[in-house]
Amino acid sequence: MTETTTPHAVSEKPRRGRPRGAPDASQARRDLIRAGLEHLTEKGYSAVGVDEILKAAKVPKGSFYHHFRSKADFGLALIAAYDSYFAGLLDQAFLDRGRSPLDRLRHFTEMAEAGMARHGFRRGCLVGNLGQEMGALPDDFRQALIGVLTTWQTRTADLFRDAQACGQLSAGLDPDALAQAFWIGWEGAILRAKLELSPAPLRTFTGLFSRLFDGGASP
Amino acid sequence: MTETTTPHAVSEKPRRGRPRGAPDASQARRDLIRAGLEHLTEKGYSAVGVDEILKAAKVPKGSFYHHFRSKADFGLALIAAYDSYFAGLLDQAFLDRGRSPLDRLRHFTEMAEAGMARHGFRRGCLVGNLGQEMGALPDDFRQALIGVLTTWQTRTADLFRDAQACGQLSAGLDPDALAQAFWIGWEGAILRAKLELSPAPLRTFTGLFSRLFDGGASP
DNA sequence: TACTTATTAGACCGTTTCGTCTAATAATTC
DNA sequence: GAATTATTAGACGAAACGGTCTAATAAGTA
Repeated sequence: MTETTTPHAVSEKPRRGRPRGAPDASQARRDLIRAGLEHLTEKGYSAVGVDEILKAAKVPKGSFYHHFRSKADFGLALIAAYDSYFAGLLDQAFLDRGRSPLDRLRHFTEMAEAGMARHGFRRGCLVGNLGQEMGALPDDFRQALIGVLTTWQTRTADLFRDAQACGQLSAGLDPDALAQAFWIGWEGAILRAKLELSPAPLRTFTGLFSRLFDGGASP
Repeated sequence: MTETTTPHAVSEKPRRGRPRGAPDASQARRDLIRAGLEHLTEKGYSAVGVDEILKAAKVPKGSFYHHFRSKADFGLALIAAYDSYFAGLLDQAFLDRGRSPLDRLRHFTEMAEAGMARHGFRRGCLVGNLGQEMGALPDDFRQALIGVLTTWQTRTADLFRDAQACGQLSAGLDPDALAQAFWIGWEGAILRAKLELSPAPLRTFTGLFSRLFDGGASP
């Protein structure tokens, strides 16, 4: 209580000693996240050990447990990082004013396929991977993963609404249901592409999904 | 070479000592497979230890490594067991002569949903689970998993062909592509149902998938 | 400079991992 | 019964697991 009177406890001003850097300014932390994403998108959470990530990131264990409370905490950080990385991807595709709404979606799937091809179709979607492992994961993961998927779906539903406004998509289809179905199927396609090490499943799915637009029913 | 002249080496007749029982007659082996399926459909391969399965099956370690060469060998046996279990399910739904082809498919998805509901949507599809973990699995798993999926797809494509013969499905749709898309999406739906602990994703997917039939385009 | 805190560094710990090993028991044939 | 092989039983081992610990170093403030 002999402090410099900071009653609201919101921000202690007179800090002493070395100031802590912004979380994302730490090179070690960034290296860990990057290595973590690479490994987890390929092999999942349970199959990847902390030491394996340390070695890949060339960061000692002390740093890891300085920046993250536990492996689980690290996993949640990876989800957050993946989420914001993906937000950029979606921006790039969905905000492209030079394309029609449905063409933007197709552009997204093409970018995603190119991304998978870049790694020989060995890396999948972090969200899909962790979702499948959910039975072995700490409970906080569930809401985190659902939240990310919900974000993606919301943006996609908006895109479908734009398509309807353009007259590009039948007004009889429910944009929200369509968006949910898209992400359900798309995650399935990624899983399958990873299994077969081939882009074929991605194409099969998008090919058939787009028939919903063309032949669209009325009610 | 002083044997009882068995030149073709196909079946050594004069065996001595205790005869080895049929592989599937062993109670221990069956218990291991059952416990293994329960655990792996819920948590995956990497997250489940051999000891955990031994404890659940109440079988000692000696028996495990008598019946299976390794954990990986056990995993392949699980895939085979799951495959034949699933063959029965498909027979039940797809050979039902009291229903129209497309109604048989709907019946299958309903049975599958009921099956998931029975375990609180905590258990998924073994093939989907292992497919996602493929990056961390021995190489033999890949062909085994692809093979199982191919079997399912072939049967489903046949069902779609029946539907076309009945005039229930537009002849403009490719049964093989449709079958592949179905299993891609269905696996995605199971993954999502497991994540959300809810049947909703299964319904969303089947609901939208069946619109391909109704509104179906020509070529 | 002296002090204080952030961050790095990796040795170390207890537990769990998959798999091996020896011994006991069971089910046959001779 | 004797011999032979299948199967059960679980103690044990080496390596990997997530996580803790102490010490060293870096980066600031007073």
